[in-house]
Amino acid sequence: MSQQRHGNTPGNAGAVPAFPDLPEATIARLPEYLRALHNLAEAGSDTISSEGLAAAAGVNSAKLRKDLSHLGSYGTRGVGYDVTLLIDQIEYILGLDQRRAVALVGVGNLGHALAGYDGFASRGFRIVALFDADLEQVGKAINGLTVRHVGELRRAVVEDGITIGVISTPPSAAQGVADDLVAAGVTSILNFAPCVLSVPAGVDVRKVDLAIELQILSFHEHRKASLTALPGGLVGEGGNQEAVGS
Amino acid sequence: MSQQRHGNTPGNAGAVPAFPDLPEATIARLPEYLRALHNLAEAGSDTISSEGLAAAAGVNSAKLRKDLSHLGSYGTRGVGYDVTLLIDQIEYILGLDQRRAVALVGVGNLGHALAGYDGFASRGFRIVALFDADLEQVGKAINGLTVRHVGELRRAVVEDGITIGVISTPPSAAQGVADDLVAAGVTSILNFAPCVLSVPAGVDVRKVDLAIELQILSFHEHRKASLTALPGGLVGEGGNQEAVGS
DNA sequence: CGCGATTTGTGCACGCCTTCACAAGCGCCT
DNA sequence: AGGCGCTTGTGAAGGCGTGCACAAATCGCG
Ligand SMILES: NC(=O)c1ccc[n+]([C@@H]2O[C@H](COP(=O)([O-])OP(=O)(O)OC[C@H]3O[C@@H](n4cnc5c(N)ncnc54)[C@H](O)[C@@H]3O)[C@@H](O)[C@H]2O)c1
Ligand SMILES: NC(=O)c1ccc[n+]([C@@H]2O[C@H](COP(=O)([O-])OP(=O)(O)OC[C@H]3O[C@@H](n4cnc5c(N)ncnc54)[C@H](O)[C@@H]3O)[C@@H](O)[C@H]2O)c1
Repeated sequence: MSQQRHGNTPGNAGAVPAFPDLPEATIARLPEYLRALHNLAEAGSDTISSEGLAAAAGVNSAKLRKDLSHLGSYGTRGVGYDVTLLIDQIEYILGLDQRRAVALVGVGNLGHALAGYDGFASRGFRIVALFDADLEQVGKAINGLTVRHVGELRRAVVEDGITIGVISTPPSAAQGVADDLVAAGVTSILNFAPCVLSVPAGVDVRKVDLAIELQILSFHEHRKASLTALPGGLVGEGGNQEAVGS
Repeated sequence: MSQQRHGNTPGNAGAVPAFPDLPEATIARLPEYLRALHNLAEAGSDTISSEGLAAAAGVNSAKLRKDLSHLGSYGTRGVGYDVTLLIDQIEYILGLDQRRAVALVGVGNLGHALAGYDGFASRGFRIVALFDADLEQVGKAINGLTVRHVGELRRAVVEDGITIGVISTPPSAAQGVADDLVAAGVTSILNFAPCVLSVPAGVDVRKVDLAIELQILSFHEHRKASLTALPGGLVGEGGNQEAVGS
């Protein structure tokens, strides 16, 4: 790397350092590294080699080193990476030190599960508001939060500094909700409804479609079945272990 | 393509036709095309152009044509693709005409939502068995299915011809459940627990980690925030609309 | 202080994926 | 029947991502 920028810990607030533009594939893996690092820290490890961390995150070690090298030089040759330092670095890059406020729209079957999930809090997020269009749901309390009517969305987004919206409404309502979220100022959306959302430039959308995941698995089942029917029998060509993202 | 294999509709059972080995990226998009096609069929369209289908699926039209060309020549120049024919083709390739049996392990917060979701049925899957280790949950009925004890997993997998397993247990239990599923004969696993699973070759694993999705969005929020702080203001560089998978 | 063991950071080559651009093919209209 | 407009299917180019292999750097030890 060209510039040596060592003692630059995240605690060093103030001027934003030249923001590195990481490859999208790298970004998608950083959260995985982060999770593995937290496990290691909890297990008492102070340092970890790229080989060890790669194994814990389920990736190739060369890939991991290249990914980490993009954020700067935070490893020590002959030793490995300082676990806590790396955690801080990755959390800083991902913007998790800000504990982003999230709004969830559509408190049905799935939304209920998401709202009641405490795993988000430990990974940098606070679900601060729940919304639904069904007056039957409005007023109910889930995990300490009261479900509000979608009409209040705009005000809540501004007041609570919400930047991320999660959509777990039926697909027919998703585009409308997305429009409302964007109009209110949300610039990132996680969509669980199986449909394509159209949003203005500058707004990021990620989609999670569970049926698609199953369908991809189904394809591989189909492929495997047609292979075993052919000569050669079951060869076993390496279990895929792919993240869902990227 | 070299061989002209036209009237070969999926209904044509029997000998398995030379199985095309599609690029992984294409496979991940086929489900999206399929969903869009079903919407079009419901809306009464008989044919659809690559441009139209691409818009409905949220992808580039050239990419869509190349993807579809991998399954054979099912379009008509000057006209477009026959919607029903294409649906049948994609469903056949994905192996959805078999309505695969799925087992769900871990009927907690999230598992409950998944078990109660009727959207899987319409997309080629049947959740045929629910399992939990908690005796408190065992015996309860969800959506017509009774929760069974994980000890019965092996027998159920064999009896019901289950090939896909969904894990929605806490991460600490996930590897054990995966081992049980594999031992029982399951060859595809969809994992919701935030952890890396180790499985033998020949078994496919896909992971869905919602916190990772949020963290990726958080990164982009962080990036956008640091950009607006710089000269140039908010430029708006195209909303990302990326599938989660692949 | 020097040496060997260890591990990072990266140059490089390869393959996959995306996108453009266009020829070939098809149907419709005259 | 012929021409015209539309759409598919694909060749080619460029970009991105991956993984090998190794030089550079650091630590521990004698
Ligand atoms: N439940 C699952 O396991 C599951 C799995 C995969 C995908 N999904 C998808 O997630 C979404 C939610 O699924 P679900 O099972 O929770 O459905 P659901 O019907 O149980 O819940 C939908 C909720 O959204 C609310 N809603 C409807 N229109 C709204 C609007 N305009 N504004 C705000 N709220 C509105 C409804 O009142 C309801 O409470 C669906 O798109 C579904 O396809 C769910
Ligand atoms: N709830 C969410 O919205 C959400 C979101 C993201 C990720 N997740 C992940 O999904 C998984 C499930 O989350 P949850 O909120 O439903 O948790 P939960 O604790 O509500 O449910 C877990 C269930 O698994 C069962 N279980 C535990 N060990 C088992 C075993 N060995 N065999 C079979 N069943 C066993 C438990 O009895 C319980 O019913 C977790 O790994 C969680 O991190 C959940």
